[in-house]
Amino acid sequence: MTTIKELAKACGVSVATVSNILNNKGGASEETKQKVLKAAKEMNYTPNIVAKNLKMRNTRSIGVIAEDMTIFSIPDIIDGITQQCEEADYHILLTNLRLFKKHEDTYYHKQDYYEDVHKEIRKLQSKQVEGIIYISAHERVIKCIPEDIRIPAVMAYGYSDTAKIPSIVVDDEEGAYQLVSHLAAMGHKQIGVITGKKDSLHMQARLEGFQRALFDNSILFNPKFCMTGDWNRESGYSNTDALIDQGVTAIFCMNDVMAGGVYDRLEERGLKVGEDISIVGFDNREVSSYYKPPLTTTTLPLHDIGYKASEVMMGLLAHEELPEKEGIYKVPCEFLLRKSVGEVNE
Amino acid sequence: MTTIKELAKACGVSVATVSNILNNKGGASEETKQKVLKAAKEMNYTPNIVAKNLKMRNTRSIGVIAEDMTIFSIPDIIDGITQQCEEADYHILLTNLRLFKKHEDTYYHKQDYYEDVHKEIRKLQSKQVEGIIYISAHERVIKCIPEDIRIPAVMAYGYSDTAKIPSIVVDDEEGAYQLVSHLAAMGHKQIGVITGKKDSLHMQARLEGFQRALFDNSILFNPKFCMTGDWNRESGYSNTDALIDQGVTAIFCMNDVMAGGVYDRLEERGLKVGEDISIVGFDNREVSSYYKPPLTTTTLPLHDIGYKASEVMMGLLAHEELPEKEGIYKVPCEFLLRKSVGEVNE
DNA sequence: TTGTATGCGTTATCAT
DNA sequence: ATGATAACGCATACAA
Repeated sequence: MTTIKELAKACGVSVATVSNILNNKGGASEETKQKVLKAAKEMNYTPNIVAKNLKMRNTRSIGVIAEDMTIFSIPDIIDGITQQCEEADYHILLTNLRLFKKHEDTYYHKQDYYEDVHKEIRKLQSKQVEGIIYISAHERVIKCIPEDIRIPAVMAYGYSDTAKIPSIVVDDEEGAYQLVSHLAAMGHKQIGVITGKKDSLHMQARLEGFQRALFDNSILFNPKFCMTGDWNRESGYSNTDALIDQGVTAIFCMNDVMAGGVYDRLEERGLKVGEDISIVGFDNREVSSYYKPPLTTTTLPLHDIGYKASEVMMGLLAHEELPEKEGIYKVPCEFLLRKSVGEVNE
Repeated sequence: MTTIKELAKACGVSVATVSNILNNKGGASEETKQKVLKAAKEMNYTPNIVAKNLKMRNTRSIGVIAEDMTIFSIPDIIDGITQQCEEADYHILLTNLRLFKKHEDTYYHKQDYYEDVHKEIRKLQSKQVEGIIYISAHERVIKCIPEDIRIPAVMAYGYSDTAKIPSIVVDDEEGAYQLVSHLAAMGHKQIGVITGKKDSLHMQARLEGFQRALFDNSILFNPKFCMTGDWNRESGYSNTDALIDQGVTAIFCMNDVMAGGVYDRLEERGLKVGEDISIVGFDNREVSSYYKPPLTTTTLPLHDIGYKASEVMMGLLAHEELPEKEGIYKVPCEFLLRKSVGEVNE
């Protein structure tokens, strides 16, 4: 590997001059400038960023800790981060905890892995990253980032539970509000809901949005129309009958997957989605556009969450005053009108 | 940030002694050892890996260049890489080219982006990565890695077209062979196929596997049973009639998505999958298990490709003699028996 | 306009 | 068992 010292010797100038020329500091004569630049090209000089980092005491890199790359929410968030980082000329050091592969579907109730996270954060700090973004696979409160961390940290798709570590989350409440408002606008008054798991923050916020939409449309909230699901297709299927038999004309499924289960049961009962019964989902999973008819749903703004997380990180690095005092940034969903909602027949 | 020098001063010893103790070099007395370790803990000492890297002239890091994080094949491959890297104690510097977002679905026919790739490779080399893994989104020949690169490079899910840069690819031929052999074993002799795009290497290898399975089962290859699709659901749908009307009893769809289109058309024609017509797919996309009946298919070994790519990289870094002289590593698919194939009625 | 010298935090050599 | 010192490649204050 060519170094500036070798370049200097080859050109018969000092390292300082080479360094100045390479960094466009000016002060060098056009003649030596050309000579050095030419030699740099010929000798295929590549700057050693590691040495530069040591000298400059910064790395322009941030550590990204992902709970599990293979969970569908993560890649889009990373994509958003990388886009913003490219714009800001920052690089990413990726840590994939592989939590799902290691602990199955149960890790997020426990805290066994907090110790692992601390270890990874220490490693990243050793590598002199300037900040850390933690990407959760399922939105929830996560306190795996030590409060006394000496560099900025941001929680993407989860709640840090402290304003010192900003949290970037989905605006589930507003997303649900839009979906259910649409049902109301189409004349539905008997609206059932199949929720996600009770302990989920997504579920709680979506339920609040559901209730606010009912209230704003002067529709009574009937607890009997509120079935508890578990996010899986089967729980959509198994909760359909109770709702239909109570006479609902529309069902708000808190995710697209459960909506698939509802479609299945409705088909068995000879009921047509979008005509006899209206359905809306949540998440805009790829499959939902293949449902027959395609499902009206709302996008999870995963990319935007990543982008925002990175933006907030850049603000932290610049010691900017952040706009959200509470440290919670809600990123809006995008409503997707498709074919699964019909006008209600009076 | 605490440094070795500060530790040394606090303990009244030299930096050399501190360094030796911190790295378990031995030679220090138990007394000073304890003193230093205690101080390190108290002062929250974190080693500066950047300085260490500069001194040691290595970084134990590799650069990973992904064509686009949001394409389904990429995250699993990265997952495999991170798993192997964790075992080998290497870290990952991630570069997301975002090719799909930037150029839509056409980039892989052009070479416009080769210049970008070269730039990213230079950046990564500046950061002193010890090797580079390039992850393609669709298997094809890609010559975006300069041949004169000074560090090891590996092509994951694509062909580098040179033995110097090992290529890790899916064993499409064998995967297709197993699928079609299964159809033959169930008594099918009139087997149609809906291919992917003609210029795709996946398509060509799968076709070879298809033909070998026919040959081994003494079934004539009828070119009229070979319909050209384009990987999209619609092309499965639109090619179904021609096949059915010619009397095939089974269809090999070269991906699960097109198989979905075949299901659609079959349902319209009142034909039952797994009874009237047997279908097999390819890729094991998540949706395929929700098809009714669930689709018999084969997994794309994406995770294994990443893992293998990283393993090969470690071999390169250790200057090992690699097993595959041609530099092409074929990773096996895993056959998935579900419900879409029935025995043929004579 | 150019060169000298110093230091970033670490490891390693060679004394003591 | 411990310490003084050089070196890794670079940027920079200051001198020339």
